[in-house]
Amino acid sequence: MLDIKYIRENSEKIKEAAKNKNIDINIDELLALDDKRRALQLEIDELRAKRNKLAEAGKSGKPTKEQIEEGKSVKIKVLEVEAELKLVQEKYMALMVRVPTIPSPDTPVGKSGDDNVVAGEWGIKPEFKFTPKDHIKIAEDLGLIDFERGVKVAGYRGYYLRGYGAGLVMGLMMYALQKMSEKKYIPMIPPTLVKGFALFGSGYFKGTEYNPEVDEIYQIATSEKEADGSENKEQKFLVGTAEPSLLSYYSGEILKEEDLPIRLCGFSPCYRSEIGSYGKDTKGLYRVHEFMKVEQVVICKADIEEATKLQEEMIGISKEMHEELGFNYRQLRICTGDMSAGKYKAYDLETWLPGSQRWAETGSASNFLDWQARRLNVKYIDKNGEKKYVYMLNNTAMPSPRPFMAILESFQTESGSVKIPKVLQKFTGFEEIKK
RNA sequence: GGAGGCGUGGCUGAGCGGUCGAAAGCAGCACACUGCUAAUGUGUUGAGGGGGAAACCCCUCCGAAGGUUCGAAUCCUUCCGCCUCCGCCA
Repeated sequence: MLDIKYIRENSEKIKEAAKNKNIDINIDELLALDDKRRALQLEIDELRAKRNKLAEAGKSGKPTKEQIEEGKSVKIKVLEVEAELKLVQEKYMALMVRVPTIPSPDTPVGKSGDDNVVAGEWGIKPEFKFTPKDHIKIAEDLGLIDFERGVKVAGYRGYYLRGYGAGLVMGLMMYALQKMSEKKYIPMIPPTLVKGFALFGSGYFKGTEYNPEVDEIYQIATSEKEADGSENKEQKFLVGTAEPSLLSYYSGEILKEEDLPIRLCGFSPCYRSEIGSYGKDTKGLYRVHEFMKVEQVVICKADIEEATKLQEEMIGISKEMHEELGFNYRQLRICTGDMSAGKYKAYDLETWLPGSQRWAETGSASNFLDWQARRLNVKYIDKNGEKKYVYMLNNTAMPSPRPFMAILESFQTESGSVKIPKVLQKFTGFEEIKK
């Protein structure tokens, strides 16, 4: 969410940003609703002032009959205008939450993921004297994943990791956590079953409320419906990444500038309904409903230069891990059309899967400026005693499935075994996966 | 799961339906004073929004959302959280 004053003053730039981000939003309508909203609010304030004046009459003895009558009529008028404001407010908010952050000047303009710009390729291109197998075949041959029984028990996209497969995934997680600690990111195991505000605040609801048709989030029902059909209990949701839990950690709080930047990382299971991805990547481990991930998050002061540096720091750590794992990977500059509304600047890392013959997204570093902080209400007091919204950034440190796939496909041998990257061996406890 | 209690400003903690944005204490800040690292005195100190060039004015907020009332921190309902006891499980 952006500051309405900022939107008023920069409406043309925001219109352009919305166009470039493929967001269909009528900014003029928003501004008109804003005018309406403020006018109604002013009217209510004046009526309330009148009501308060009348109520004060009661302080010195009983109010007169006339005063009570006038109070009643003011009350009715207030209710009317409040009802009108509520309607305007709802329309206003529905638009407000969709107003995009203006992308950084160096973000490539493009329509879709196809227009992302490759910003470099690194690592070792795997070469084989045999035809490399894809991860599904390797996992099957070595007994690392059981998809059939996964589907039997968990349904579509279900899977079991077994034996070395389980060990390798946990090794990846431990490796990433230790790397994060070394880089001074505080490791956390955050809640994954959270209240709606955490997901709304970090931008995982596309509107003002959860919508199962478009939001890739699982909702958990915590109560039965009441006899009258009402639903009082708070609904909870399963997070798709530790990011919302980590960012919400400080929600509603005012931090001190000297404590910033705050570097956090979280290990968590991740749940994704993959609404809208039907029929996409249906085979294998590429797109699944649940996996594990280590995610990193930075909360810093409202300074674009510093935030940019921190984003580079985070993507740098990811690249370091890709190097250490021996992956052939590349970095993408995400274009406007492939960026969600709140993002200012984003990079992806993609790792080459030689068996599947495709690039797999194995990392994504995003800078949201204060777009999430406004929704989550996280501020700080700067050196002049002024309160400002913090900037928030996040980056994938290590997801479980895709690097796992990359290891199987990149380090397979002719005999059918898989060599474990050196840096992982102390976490897995084994150096090679053999039959 | 059952019974009861509680939720007030940075913290502790009063609060009778109107004199309560809220006593008092602590902490913080400012000034004054004192030769001893602090005491004392006085004043001051919450958040969000709107209007105004400004001085300043107005509105909202006492866990959250509704309701009753001319008027709610105070009464009612629901929810959330914390505490105590019983039960259940480990």
